[in-house]
Amino acid sequence: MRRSPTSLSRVDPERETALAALDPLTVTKLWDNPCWLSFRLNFVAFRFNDPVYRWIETRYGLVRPEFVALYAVGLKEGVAAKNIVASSGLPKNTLSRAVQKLLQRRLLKRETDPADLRSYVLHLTAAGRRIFDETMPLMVKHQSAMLACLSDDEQQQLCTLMDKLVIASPGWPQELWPNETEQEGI
Amino acid sequence: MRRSPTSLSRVDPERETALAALDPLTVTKLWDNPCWLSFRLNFVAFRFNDPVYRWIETRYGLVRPEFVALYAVGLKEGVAAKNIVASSGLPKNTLSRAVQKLLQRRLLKRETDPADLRSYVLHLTAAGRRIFDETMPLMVKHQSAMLACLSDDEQQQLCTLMDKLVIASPGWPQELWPNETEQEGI
DNA sequence: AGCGTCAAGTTCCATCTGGAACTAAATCGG
DNA sequence: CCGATTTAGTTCCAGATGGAACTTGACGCT
Repeated sequence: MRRSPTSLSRVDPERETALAALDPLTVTKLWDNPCWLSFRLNFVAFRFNDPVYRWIETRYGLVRPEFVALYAVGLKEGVAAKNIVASSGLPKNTLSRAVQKLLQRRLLKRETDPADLRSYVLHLTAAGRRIFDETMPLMVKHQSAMLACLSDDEQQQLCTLMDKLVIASPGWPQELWPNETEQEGI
Repeated sequence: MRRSPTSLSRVDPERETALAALDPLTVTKLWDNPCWLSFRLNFVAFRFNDPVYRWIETRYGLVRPEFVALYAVGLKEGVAAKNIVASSGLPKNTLSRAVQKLLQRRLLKRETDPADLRSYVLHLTAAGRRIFDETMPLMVKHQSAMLACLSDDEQQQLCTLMDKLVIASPGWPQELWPNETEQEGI
């Protein structure tokens, strides 16, 4: 089995602690897995997402797609459901329901987009904004806690590397199998 | 709104292409979002996961938790369901069902663990191993395609940084809110 | 040993999810 | 302009999901 570029052979007290705290299979997935990248990304992302979604659920009774929608509108007022769909990967009917729920709960308001009568422009209500404003600092704090193991320089490096990946992402294959009808330029 | 450490102000042809290919809300989430880390992690991870799970589903009729289980056993023969639960974050009943399905389809076999009669030791059958062996190279190839935008040196950097995060992860808070104080409902 | 607690895996069932079909509006092509 | 196609959002419903309770075995404590 191929290993990831950082093997676990180095002896290091902090490593030992981490290895003891993690399930043996998790250790394998992290350090003895040819697909180390995706697992590490998913692992770290999960450690961020999971507390956030549990907080949102218990504190406000919002489920995941509802918070995705609320957060999206909080970041960028005036977006439409289609934007949230495109940026989240959630199916559009799930987002449709989430928006309905948020409208019912008066956390979101919407009006038809004069430029496209099929579409709606979404805005936070004061109550919705309050949730956003209350949650954001907690999320930022959590992010900082996660990044605290890296120096400022390393944090900058990580940001730059993730940036490069994201910039390159439109060129990545959409499918795993070499389909004959693979699309060329956009 | 605070921005991520890499802003999008730089003019760069490749950046322009990427920004044109991405939904405006996605651009906001990536570059004008205090929680840039989690969104970028999720974004890149999704671009890896999505093609993999669609391939697995259409090629073998395995749904996500089923493939998670198959992949886990493929990486480390002899694991138990509890390990897959701990390493995946999926609920244990979902994993239980996934294992049942894989047993029915003779992709997995299991025997009671002599050291703990409540537990089962899982192994791939030849058919299960065949799926694993067929899929792994495609996943590695996909990973390589995604990493191709980084130099060898940068890939090593990314690996090291993700490694540090993972090692530090046992020390991260499990909850977003630090205390038991019940706060007022919305 | 006996009892209470915990852990691995299963089952139950209310809820959530997401593919597909649908409505209405926009856009395209002549 | 008019039909054909695409797109934003909704609805339908079969099937997936996950919290909670349950079964059985392990473990700790006296």
